[in-house]
Amino acid sequence: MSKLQPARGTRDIYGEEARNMRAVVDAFQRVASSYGFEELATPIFEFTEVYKRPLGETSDIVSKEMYSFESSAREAGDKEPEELTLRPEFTAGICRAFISNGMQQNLPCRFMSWGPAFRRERPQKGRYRQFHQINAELLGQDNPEADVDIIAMAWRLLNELGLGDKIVLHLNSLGDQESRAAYRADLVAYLSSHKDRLSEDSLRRLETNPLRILDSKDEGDREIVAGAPPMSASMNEASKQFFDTVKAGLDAIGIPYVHDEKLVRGMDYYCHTAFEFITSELGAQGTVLAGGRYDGLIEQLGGPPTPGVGWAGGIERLAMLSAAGHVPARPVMLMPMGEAATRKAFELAEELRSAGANVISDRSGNLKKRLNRANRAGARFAVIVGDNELESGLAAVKDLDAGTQSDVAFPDLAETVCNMGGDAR
RNA sequence: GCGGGUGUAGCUCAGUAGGUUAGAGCGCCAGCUUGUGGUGCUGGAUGUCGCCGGUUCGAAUCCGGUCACUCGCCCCA
Repeated sequence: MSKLQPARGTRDIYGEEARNMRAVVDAFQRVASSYGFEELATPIFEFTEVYKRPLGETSDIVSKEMYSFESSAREAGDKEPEELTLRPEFTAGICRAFISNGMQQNLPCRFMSWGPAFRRERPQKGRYRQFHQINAELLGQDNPEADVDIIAMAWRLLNELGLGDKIVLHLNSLGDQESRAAYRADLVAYLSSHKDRLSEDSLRRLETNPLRILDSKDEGDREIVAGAPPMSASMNEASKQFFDTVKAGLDAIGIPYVHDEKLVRGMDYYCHTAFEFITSELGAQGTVLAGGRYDGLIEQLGGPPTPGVGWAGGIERLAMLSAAGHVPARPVMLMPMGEAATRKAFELAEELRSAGANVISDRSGNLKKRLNRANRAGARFAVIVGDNELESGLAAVKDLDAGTQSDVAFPDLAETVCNMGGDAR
């Protein structure tokens, strides 16, 4: 085994996995377009501040998972080195782009993005240090109907990927800032009174992210949590109404969900609606797509107060579940024998491609080898052009499935092959 | 970051109580077939047994460390 390995938590993506991931992105672009979303591609790294502020200094992501570095000032010709970070998620960068480009002139904005993100976590199946996400954000809509839209879009995508019966939508409301703060205080008060029985992890979370304790896996924690005040109890009227409207909208479309009072979001900037599409087929990495509302984020980044809802989906996880990749159309293998034929073959190959066929030119080895390679490449036809064919003006077209062979005049080649199913699977 | 499992050929995996040249299937290469493939037959190549160190006359095998993957926790998509 070679000593050359990719860095921990990274890997090379090719073959079936690459096709499956491509299928996820393709479906996403199609579905998101049908909801009026347009592409926004932000840089893969940003000033560290862009992530540090919204995610919160104490969050796990900022405190230990970000790939941050200082640019070399001298080499780049900058006066000062820059503090930069590989994006650990999409939302913050998109909000930054929204502010940078003065997009508040043009609300609402619907953005779709996709690509790699980086977090220095311990790798597991479906959890990598360089992973890939699809991401959708709807900015400038503070109404609950927008939440319904964005969840409906996710639901449509998941169904298009054939995952409708493999995933369950978990839904919750964190309430507005006031409700969320009130609940947090209630919860901390309750949990603090049981401090002696909380797990070590949860004692830490009590300081950093108390809401997280609600979905602790620890048995002892669960017993305590079972007696905790429910989130809905500290919710004000407006927040309740907001959530009711979201649920009514989902009901109207017929999207099934479970109200999961223990569902919270890791990032500080979430409010109101929080949701996760969860599968039981990926072990601890069961969350396949998740998101929620983040009304305070853009303002926090220094932009005009602008509400937002969005979600991110894990491309690897979705690809593992759906395995919907399509294999490309079977190619035509073009086999020129000899120098003169090789020159002629350039022309023929381009004609075939213009007619819509996938063409691979195989110029080396004897015919036997080439036919062998054609089989392995999954080719439907072999087109053999040698001195005999040049002289007669007829190419030898071999149907590799049927084992039959016929002669076709050069000018008719493209049409004939396509009619015979040259691009059929 | 914490705990468990795994690591032998390109792939999937055997490997007897530590003992000579480490195996199988698939795949790969060649020949049977000098311009005709898939099937068949015949032959062939391939590994620093993840890496480093230790014990031993002798280590794929035992011990320690390390790296990677994997399962759970943490975290999250």
